[in-house]
Amino acid sequence: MRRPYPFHEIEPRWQQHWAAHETFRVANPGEPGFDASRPKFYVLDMFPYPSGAGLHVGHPEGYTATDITTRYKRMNGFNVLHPMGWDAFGLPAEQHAIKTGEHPRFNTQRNVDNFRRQLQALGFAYDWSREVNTTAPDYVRWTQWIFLQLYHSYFDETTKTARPIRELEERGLSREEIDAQRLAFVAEAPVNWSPSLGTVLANEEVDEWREKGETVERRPLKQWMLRITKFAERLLADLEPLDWPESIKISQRNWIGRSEGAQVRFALAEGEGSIEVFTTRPDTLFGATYMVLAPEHPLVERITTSAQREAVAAYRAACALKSDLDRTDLAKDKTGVATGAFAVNPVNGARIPVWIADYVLMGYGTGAIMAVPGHDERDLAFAEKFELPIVQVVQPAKEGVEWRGFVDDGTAIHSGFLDGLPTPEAKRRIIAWLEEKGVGQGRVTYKLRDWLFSRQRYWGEPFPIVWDQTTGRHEAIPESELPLLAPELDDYKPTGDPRGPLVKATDWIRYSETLQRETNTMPQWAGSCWYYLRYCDPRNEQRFVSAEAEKYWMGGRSEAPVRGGVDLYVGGTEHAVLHLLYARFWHKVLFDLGHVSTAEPFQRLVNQGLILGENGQKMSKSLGNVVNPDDVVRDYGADSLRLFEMFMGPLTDSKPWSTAGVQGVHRFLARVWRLVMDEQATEGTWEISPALQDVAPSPAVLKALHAAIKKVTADIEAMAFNTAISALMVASNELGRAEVRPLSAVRTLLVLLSPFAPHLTDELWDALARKFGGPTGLCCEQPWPKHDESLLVEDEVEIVVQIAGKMRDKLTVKKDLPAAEIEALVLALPKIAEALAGKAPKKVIVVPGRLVNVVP
RNA sequence: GCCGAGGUGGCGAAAUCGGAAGACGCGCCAGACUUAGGAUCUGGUUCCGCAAGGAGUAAGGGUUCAAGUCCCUUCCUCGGCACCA
Repeated sequence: MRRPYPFHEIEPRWQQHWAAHETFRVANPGEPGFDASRPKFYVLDMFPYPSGAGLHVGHPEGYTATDITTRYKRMNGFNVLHPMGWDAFGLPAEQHAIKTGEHPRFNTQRNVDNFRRQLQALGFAYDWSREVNTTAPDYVRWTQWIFLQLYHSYFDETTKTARPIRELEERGLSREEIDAQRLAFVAEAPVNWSPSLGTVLANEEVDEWREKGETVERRPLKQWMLRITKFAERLLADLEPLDWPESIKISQRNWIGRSEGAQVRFALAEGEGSIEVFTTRPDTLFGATYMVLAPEHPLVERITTSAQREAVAAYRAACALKSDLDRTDLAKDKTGVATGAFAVNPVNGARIPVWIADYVLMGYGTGAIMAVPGHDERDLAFAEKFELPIVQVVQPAKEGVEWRGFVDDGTAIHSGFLDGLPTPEAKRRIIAWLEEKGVGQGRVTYKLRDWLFSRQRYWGEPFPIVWDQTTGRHEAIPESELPLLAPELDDYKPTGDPRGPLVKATDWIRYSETLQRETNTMPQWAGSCWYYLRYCDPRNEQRFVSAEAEKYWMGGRSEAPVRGGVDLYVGGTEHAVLHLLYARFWHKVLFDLGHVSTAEPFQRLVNQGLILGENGQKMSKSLGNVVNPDDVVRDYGADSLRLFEMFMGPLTDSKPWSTAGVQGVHRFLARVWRLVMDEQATEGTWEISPALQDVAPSPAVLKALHAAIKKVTADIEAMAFNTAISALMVASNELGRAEVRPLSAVRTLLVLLSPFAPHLTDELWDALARKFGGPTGLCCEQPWPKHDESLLVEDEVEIVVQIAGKMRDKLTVKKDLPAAEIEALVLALPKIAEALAGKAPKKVIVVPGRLVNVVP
């Protein structure tokens, strides 16, 4: 097969060379070869889940962008940490194990090997000696160790930091009091239990199995939770200074969902007790005409009257069967049942009915609301359906606006002492009143919930926890027993026990006479919460990362007002919230406990866009528009794939694949090849072109070259790789036009192209060195060139001449010609004289070096 | 519904500060070389028009000497969230 250039030979050769010479290995402080004089730069990719399907062309997009940045920074004299690894726990491997009976680690290993092969075929400058795998025992060990840090910590409300549990013990708190404060704690929480499958499902699996006809219900189980809610305020505040896309910051803010309002206590009309509600609109308290409890609210049992008992029980049972999705999706139509109980509105003594309805969520606020149907859309819909009273307590500012369902700020009305107050003022007044009367207080609530950290799965990190069968208490196992690995099983099929597949391993569970192991495992998020730290010191057997390595790679740099951490983190928007929030949470705990040196893990975040199929639709097997990188590498080479993915458009945009586009950049690379090489009579035999000579470049070539240096440098800094490539094309076209191609200019072009097309440029660099001698080392190890601004200045500039804003003529003048002289020259032009017809112009705008606009 | 991103040639896209719209690439057209070309090279290519010229950055309006860029209104596409009191 005839190829425009022999990429199929040179690419594997250079990949082997880089691997054999450990070209991209970077030393830690204290290790041989470490150069302390260089600044550090940490470039991180979101590591992949190694699926059986292999790499997708979407993966190399972000990876190529970080690779270019890595290589560019290296050439600029940085110590660059650029690692890769595997987020290898996950459901597909477990499902494979269930089907085949083979331990998931084998399937995982095969997939990892395939992913590594595919990534290495793309020539990425990873330091493979730092590869991590979240399922490896020496990694699991430290994930479990971090869990124990959480388990042995509490949140100190005065310092707002994580502190060791030991402090509580020293203060003499009881075991119960301590357990109630641990950052890792146990609570009853509903899981998606499928009786027909005999297994627990992840939220994202529920729909899929329902469609296949399986049943899924909510069932409360003892679950491990992480107290992320305590960190809500810090997670919110520390987001501010990060160099992240604004859209991601907004997503995180929304997820945390801070809202200010008041907690109000409504006494029950009959009997003892009261109902606490949270509201952001305490100013509408006079308009509360009924109350609603979440169906799961603990008070329901107690307050329901005997007449309503049956209806309430039936409603609660129906709600229990619904998944979260059903409750939100289908519930446009409000449902609910009266409990028969009544409460008293503290502001006006009104006796109002208490209902239960699933539009009130147990997990938010207090799980109970005061309903103000006049000024809340949901309450209004409910009140209309069940014919509950609706009263106005807010007057819209604008005339003629319907007050029913008016939810914006206005003026209080029919609200006693609040009447006439604007909403914000009314809120302040009523909160002061509630506090004074002791029936409520101002309060901040977050949408963020504590992190449900247990999974009833096999292929995840087991909890380093045992349960005392006599006391029912949990205990941490000693750190010396880590890693705690899951036992081998005969088969991985569901057991029908909602505690998960590990219950089958009876020997493993039995820890001692009285102690039994926890059978839950950690979620996939656990490993990805701290992998960026392990990369800093991946083979350390004493610590999860040494203090020195952590401080060096994650520490702040002096030249910028940075907060430290990873300098550049690139990945998809699908991790906008969960991964990035969980990792930030763990990082803060580790920071509080003194294990890491910065409060935030990722200083700068960039999201690459989606690569769509050639038809503009999302790539998917069912649409048959999936592009396999292996095929592209086979047909056009890795350099072409890399270059095309960067040339398609801006990194952060979604853009469609185009085979013709790959051919375009492939042709460009072939032209660069032929700038240097000449094909001989025998097909595929190449020698240095006779047109390439060691001569001084012409001024035109020099200028084109330095323009390219300037543009490519600025564009890589800005991650505008598409326009950087365009500049390289312009420069190479210019060079190709010359009869004689000067060696020095060609070499500079190769250096500029090297981060984008490393195989081609290392090959040509090497060929030139063999023929002409010159600089030693690989092309990718050359210093990055600097442009000479003096070569770019023009002594003459073209000025655009406009009449009334429309381009009419052009004029070439000396660069520094004063505005008055330019104006005189322009007014003397025949076209201008004609347009003015002897009259003086109304206005003349002169923008020196650019244009003159004459307004007649 | 809410939030976010975006709408520029036949296509992917360029366009520091408001100052020549369409760089670069694909595709297409013509030519050269050639036994051949789906290789390579040269030239052309926003639209209408033979031309002079005119129009043109989703649509409409506004600010300005000058608007793809700033402001207002509307429409469309994509992504995320979705009873959070």
